[in-house]
Amino acid sequence: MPMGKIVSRFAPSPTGFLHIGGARTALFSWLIARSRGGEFRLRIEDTDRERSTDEATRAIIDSMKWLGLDHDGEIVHQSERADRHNEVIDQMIASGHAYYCQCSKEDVDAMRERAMAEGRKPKYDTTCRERGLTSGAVRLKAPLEGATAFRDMVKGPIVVENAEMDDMILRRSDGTPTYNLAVVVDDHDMGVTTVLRGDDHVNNTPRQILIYQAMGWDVPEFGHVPMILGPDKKKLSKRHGALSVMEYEKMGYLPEAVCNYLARLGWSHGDQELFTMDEMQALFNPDNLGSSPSVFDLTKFEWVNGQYMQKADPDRLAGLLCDFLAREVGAEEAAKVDRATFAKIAPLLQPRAKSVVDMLEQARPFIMDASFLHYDEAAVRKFLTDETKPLLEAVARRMQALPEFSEASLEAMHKAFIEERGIKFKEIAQPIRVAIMGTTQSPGLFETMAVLGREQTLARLERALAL
RNA sequence: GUCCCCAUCGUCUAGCCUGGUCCAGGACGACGGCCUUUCACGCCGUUAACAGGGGUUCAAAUCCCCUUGGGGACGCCA
Repeated sequence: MPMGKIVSRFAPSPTGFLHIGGARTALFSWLIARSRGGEFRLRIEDTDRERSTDEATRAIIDSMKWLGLDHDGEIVHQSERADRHNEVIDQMIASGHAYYCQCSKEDVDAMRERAMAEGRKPKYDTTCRERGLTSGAVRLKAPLEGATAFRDMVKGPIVVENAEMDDMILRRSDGTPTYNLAVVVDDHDMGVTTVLRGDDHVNNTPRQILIYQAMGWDVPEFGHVPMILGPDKKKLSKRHGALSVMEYEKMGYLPEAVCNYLARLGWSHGDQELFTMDEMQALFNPDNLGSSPSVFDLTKFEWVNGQYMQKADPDRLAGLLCDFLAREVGAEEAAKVDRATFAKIAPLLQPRAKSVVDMLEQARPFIMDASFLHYDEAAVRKFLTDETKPLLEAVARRMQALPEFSEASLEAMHKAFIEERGIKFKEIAQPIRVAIMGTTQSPGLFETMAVLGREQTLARLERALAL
C-alpha cells in the first residue's frame, strides 16, 4: 500500500469502443483514486498501429466523459513513447538484465511444441542467453529459480514460480518495444501506484514485476477484477450486452445509473443497492471487490435506471427529451415542442419510465396535436360507447365553463359531477382517458388534463365524440 | 498438456480473513396481495442457495485437503 498520494490509471487499447466491461474497470480505477484523494490518469495503449484507430480513441474519451469519469493530467499516448521504452531496454541490456536473441519464430515454435509434448510448460529455452549477441530481438534475462509473489487487492496472495516464466521479448527484431515492457515503463514514469485492471492480466503481473525489479523500481499495488459474463455465463459478447457505453446512452440510460449498476456488479457495500456518485467515492474500498465473475443482468440494470429516472430533476429530463426527439425527427421539427412542455410532462412520467427513450415514447400522446392523436381501436370500442359518450359530452361542457383549468379545479369539478349523477368515478375515468390519450394507460387523469391544457383536452374530447 | 484464478437463492450479492449471534440476510426477477381512476410507482408477503466428498473442532457457509465444474494465461498481440 503506497504511503503517499495514490495514482491509478485506466489504460485501454483503442481497438474498439469502450464496452461495459472496460467501463467497469475504468470506474473502479477512478473510484480507488477518488476515494483516497488520489489522481486518476488515462493512457491510450495504441502501440498496435494495425488495430488502433482514432475513432476508437475518441469513442473511449467520449464515453469516459459521459460517465463522469474525469481524469487528471494529460492523456498519454503510448505510441509516442517508443524512444523512452527503448532507452529503458538499452539500460537493461547494459545492466545485464536483458540480452539479444536471434532465434527465429520457427525455432521458438519448435521449442514450444517439444515442451508441450513432454508435458512441460511451453517456453523459450534460453538458447541465446549467454551468446553475447549484439543485435536482434531483446529478451528479459528472467531469474531461473525462486518465485515472484504479490498481494492482489482482490484475489489475495499470488505466487508464481519463476521457472514458469520464460525470457519474454522486450523489443522485437523490428525495434519496437512490446506491451509488457511498455506498460511497466509508462506506469512507472506516470507515477502509477495502483493498477486495477481486468482479470486477463493476472498472468502478466509477475512478468511485469520482474521488469520493475530489474530496473530497481517500486512495484505498484495490483488488483485484478473478474470479467463480466453474459446470461449464458459465457464471456459477454455483442450478442447480449457488451455494447459500447454510448449504445446505452442512446437507449436512454442515465450515466449515474450505468455507474451505479456497474459498481454493484462485483462490488458491494453491505446491503446498499443505490449509490450517488459521491457516495460511491466515499464508500469505495477495494476490499469489497468480489473475486468471482458476474453475470450482466439487463433486468436489474433497467430497475436501477428506473430508480434514477424517478429521482432525476424534471428539467434535466426535459432537456434530454428534447435531445432525443431532435435525434429522431431532426432539430427543426423537434423545436416545435419546447423544453418547458417536457418539464411539465416529465414528473408525471418519472415513476413510469425505465429510460429516457421509454419516457419519450410515453410522452408522445402529450405532445401531439389532437388531430394527430392515435386512438387504440379496442379501447375505443370498449369505452367510447353510446352509454359513455353523453357523459363525456356533459363533462366537456363543464370543462369549458371552468374558470381555472387546473388539477385541483378539475378534480373538484369531476367530484361534483359524479355526485350529481350518482355514478362512480370509475364509470367515467377510462372513457375520459381513452378520449384524451387514445389508450387505456396514462398518468392520473387530472394531472394529465392540466398538463394538456383546456384547448387540447377539449379538442380531444370533441374528436373522440365523433369517432 | 502446464500454470493461475474462481465456486452462497435463476441473477447481483451480505456473511468467510477474526469458526458459534446463519434451520444463511438484502436486492432484481417471478408469484400472491394491498393501494388505486388505468398503467406504473409504493407497500406487504411467498419462492429460492452454502458445488460434492473427506478431514480439523464441542461447533464449519466460514479453517485444511481432494474431486468436480467454470474461466483465464501460456505470442517478436495488447
